[in-house]
Amino acid sequence: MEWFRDRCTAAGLPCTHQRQVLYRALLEATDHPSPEALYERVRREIPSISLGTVYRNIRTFLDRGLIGEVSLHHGSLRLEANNQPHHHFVCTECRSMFDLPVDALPVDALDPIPFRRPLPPGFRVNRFIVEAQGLCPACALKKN
Amino acid sequence: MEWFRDRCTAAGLPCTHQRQVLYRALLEATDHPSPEALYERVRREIPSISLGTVYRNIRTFLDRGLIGEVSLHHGSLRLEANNQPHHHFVCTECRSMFDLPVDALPVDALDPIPFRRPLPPGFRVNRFIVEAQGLCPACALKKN
DNA sequence: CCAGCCGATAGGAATCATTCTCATCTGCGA
DNA sequence: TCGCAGATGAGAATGATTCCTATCGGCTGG
Repeated sequence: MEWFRDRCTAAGLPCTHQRQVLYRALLEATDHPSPEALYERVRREIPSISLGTVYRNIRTFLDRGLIGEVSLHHGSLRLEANNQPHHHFVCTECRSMFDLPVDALPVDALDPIPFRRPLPPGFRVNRFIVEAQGLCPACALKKN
Repeated sequence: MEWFRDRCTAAGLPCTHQRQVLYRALLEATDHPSPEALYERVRREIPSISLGTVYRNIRTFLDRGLIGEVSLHHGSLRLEANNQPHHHFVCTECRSMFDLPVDALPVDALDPIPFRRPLPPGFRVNRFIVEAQGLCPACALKKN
């Protein structure tokens, strides 16, 4: 947590009480919480905190790389009619998606990747998703 | 498309004009459109179609497996402070997420999977995401 | 240690995505 | 062709997220 204070000053960010509590809550969470869930937890410590502050700081933390976003495509449903097994390339900048030919990667989405160590009991795995993340040609150009 | 008419009757679904145009638009799309984007395209053919109908039928198609949803976690941002490389298990039922130990799979998120055939030029790949999808213990129990 | 500035906060309004409601209409089996 | 179950269109309602603004509070200079 001292490290957090340092990261804030290094980034020129005031290290407010709200930010400290929010970051600590994220460190302690193991369940990949949503902003709303985080808000509920932080409220136990700072009852007057506003949901807007939670969202604002989540964005700040994400922008500085202090925390990570688990999925790139929340925000809007994305669809496809292609039900052949294949993989996807996702642009982290503009969030556009492209199909990868099924044999581009040495991993078959339908032939499960063998686990090197067993999962905890009770889990049932149906399939594996492999996603290449990076920049699409248009966004790669913009960033030189 | 005849096949679509058959799938509808087989499923006891009236094969309406709206459904046919919507499904054709999805077949022709290569960019994983959002419902809104689909609405814009279908409107060129049926100007009076309502956005509600687009959403309603997307859900119907998804439920019958006629089309696929590209990501499981749209709808709400999900966060984590853990910036060590690791993989995720996602429950397709309740959408809860669990970390997989980094060495559970024989794929390293930071050591890119080698491509078996080159990507089209211009793409820049930064990392690979591997996600195991299935049922968490609680949901597996509910389904016997 | 204190004052003042600039960015942060609380609260609520606004926006965007999605679902719901309901009155009307239509595909399709009898 | 008739009739009904289910679909549609229009718009209200809900949920997630962002924006706005007046006030507040870290932090640097004195």
